[in-house]
Amino acid sequence: MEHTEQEGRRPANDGPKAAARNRAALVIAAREIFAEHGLEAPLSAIARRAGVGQGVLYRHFPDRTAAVAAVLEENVRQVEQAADAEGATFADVLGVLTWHLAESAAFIGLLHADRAGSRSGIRAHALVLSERVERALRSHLPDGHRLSDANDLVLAVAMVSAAVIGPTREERELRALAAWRLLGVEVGPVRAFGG
Amino acid sequence: MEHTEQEGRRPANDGPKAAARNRAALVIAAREIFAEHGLEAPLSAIARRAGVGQGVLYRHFPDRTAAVAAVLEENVRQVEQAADAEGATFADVLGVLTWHLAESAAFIGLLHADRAGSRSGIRAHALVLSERVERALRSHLPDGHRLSDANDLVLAVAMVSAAVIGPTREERELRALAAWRLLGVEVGPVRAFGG
Amino acid sequence: MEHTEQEGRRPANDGPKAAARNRAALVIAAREIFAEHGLEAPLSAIARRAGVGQGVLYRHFPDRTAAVAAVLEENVRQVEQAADAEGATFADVLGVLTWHLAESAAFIGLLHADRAGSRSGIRAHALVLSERVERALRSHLPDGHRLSDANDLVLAVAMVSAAVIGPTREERELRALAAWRLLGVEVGPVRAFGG
Amino acid sequence: MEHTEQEGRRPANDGPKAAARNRAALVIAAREIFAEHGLEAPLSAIARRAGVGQGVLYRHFPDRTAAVAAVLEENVRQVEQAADAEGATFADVLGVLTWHLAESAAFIGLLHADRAGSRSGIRAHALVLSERVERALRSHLPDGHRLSDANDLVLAVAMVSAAVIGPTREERELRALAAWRLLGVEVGPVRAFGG
DNA sequence: AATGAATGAGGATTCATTCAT
DNA sequence: GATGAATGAATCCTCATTCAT
Repeated sequence: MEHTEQEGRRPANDGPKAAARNRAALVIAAREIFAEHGLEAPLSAIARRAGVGQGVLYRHFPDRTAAVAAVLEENVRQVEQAADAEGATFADVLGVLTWHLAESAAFIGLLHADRAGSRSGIRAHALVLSERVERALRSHLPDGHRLSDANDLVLAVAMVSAAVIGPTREERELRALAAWRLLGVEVGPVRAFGG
Repeated sequence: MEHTEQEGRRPANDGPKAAARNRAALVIAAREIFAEHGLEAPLSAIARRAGVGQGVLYRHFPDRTAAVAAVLEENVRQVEQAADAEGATFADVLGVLTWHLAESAAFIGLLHADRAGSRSGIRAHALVLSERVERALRSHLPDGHRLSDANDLVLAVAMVSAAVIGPTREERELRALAAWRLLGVEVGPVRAFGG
Repeated sequence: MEHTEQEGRRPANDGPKAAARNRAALVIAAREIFAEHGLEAPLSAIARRAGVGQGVLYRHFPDRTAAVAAVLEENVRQVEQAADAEGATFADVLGVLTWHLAESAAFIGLLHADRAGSRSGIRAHALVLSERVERALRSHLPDGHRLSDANDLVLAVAMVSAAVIGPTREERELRALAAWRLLGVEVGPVRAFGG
Repeated sequence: MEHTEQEGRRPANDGPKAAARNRAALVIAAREIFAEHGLEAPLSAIARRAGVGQGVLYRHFPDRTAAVAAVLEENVRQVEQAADAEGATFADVLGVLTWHLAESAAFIGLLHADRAGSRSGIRAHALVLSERVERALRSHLPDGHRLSDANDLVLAVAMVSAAVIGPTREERELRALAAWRLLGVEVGPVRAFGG
């Protein structure tokens, strides 16, 4: 079935040069859309927000899983950067982590998504990422906490993520701190990475 | 003699008395379907599982929100019943709560509901319900508990809910218990109220 | 994702009564569409021609295979009816068969469809059907032919099918007769079933 | 020294001489793709298999019809070459023809092309090609043959093509031979011209 | 009051085709 | 002349919702 010829003018095509730019725009758009509407949001909305055609979305991310994974990967990378930064404190790392958690509440749902085994690719990927987050945090963890084993720390991060809700940034931060305190981790004021 | 069989062929028309039975069947079916496939599961699946036509579903629950709310309401009611039971302890109530967390994706979703727009009806409802859960728990809170503050209690429930992930009910239950332990809480036997 | 409410009026819904009528209309439409545009024609075109919504098409035929199979089944049934009719001759049966072959050239393609194994459900089904055609024909086959074994007859039908092309009914009939003659089968004038 | 390697990384730009090589690679790729996946296969697959960009495909073949026609043309040319070869017999020519039938869905499709609209360009072309095939065969037709009449010969080729089904080339070849035998024709060794 | 078929909008995905580099 | 990314129309398919019976 050939496509019928279209009448409309064809919008600009910036050529292959746009590829990298498009991918970045897609990741940003995906983060926003997923955060705003959940992980089941229409993929077409991502393409639209990124200002690209549907095809580009599929070129870069063959399925929803790939798009989600790309956003997660980017988030984790930023946490790791925060941890690797000169003189980073636990609060610094936590700040970046908290920002991502607060900004992308949808990703919490990620961990509840695949009951039936579908999407388990995401699940597996999430495990790897959560270990990277754990590593980034542990190196800065203050003394006197109870999170002696790796599972506990990962679990704690998941638990804290649930606390990070609220209409304002301040409230979300306060809740994050309260949550850590409940877990026996005392942490100073949270600063956004680079902020 | 009332026939209780629900699996039978076509109930045809059992008269007005069927209405209540249908509603109950729908709530049960909804809980199962939501637990198995998440809150986005097709509504038609609920009607099918309940053994009724689509129309009946719509008669009782005009939209998805109503169905979700009915399941949550039922869950909360059971927590309250556990709290009101003769000689109930904090651990007992927590056990019922934990059972629901582990059993029902809908119940977990309650604590992570969408912010904006569509589901905000659910969100508002969830707040009310979460207060009822908090009240049920608080009435049994032992002294000298780390969760002595009501806010902390709600926070703790939210945090545990985030830990409740995993493909099987058993795994989810184990994680819930581990989460409570991290918070310094020992939970009683985990089971549905009256189960 | 709930659907947004539609403004337009909803066309008539004739209720369940329409089910049988719709199915028949779909089979007829499918035969026509497949004949005109090949087996890869858009399924939506079938629904449109049948005057039903897309959903109805999918209710009756969950995938393309099912729609194709239904048309084939119907075709074969008509051949069998012709064979079972009182006093039917080889030419009678052949007439019906030829009509179907001529009308649905697309079905010839059926036999070449599944190189890669996809659609092999259709292939398997087609084998069963071709045996039924073989049975219907064999019982009326005139003496003196060379098609002694079942494979040969099925093969012969496939071969004759390729001959049944041409702009007019007459030409298609003549070609069918010529094809049979090349295979050593002498057959009298072809009459349409019931014609 | 001409490099024949086609599998190499990126040919970059070998200058104008690449055009002819590309065209040849495209025809070969098209034959394979059409044979493997049918005439509806994505054109991009052809470009990929040929190791060229999509643009090159469009430079040489502005649309699908052109690509199909090129493959057919090449096939027919080989039949003609077989016919023109020194000492060629009817069986030899038929062998080459049969090879093409068994190898290429496109070649078979030639004889069953769509009636209306879209593909009618191909249909017309196919008629011309089928006359060329007929001419190539007729020049070698042995005496006393049942297929002494030219129309019968064309008809026979069409009939055999309909028999050429099956998932593997071997099976298709066997069926082709069986079909010729039913028509009273013994075919020589089946092979590509020069193969 | 219940049933379940029908409707049709919306979201996923694929490819033909163009065009910047 | 070649490359391959981008575009977006068209198709597939899935449900939410209505409504004749």
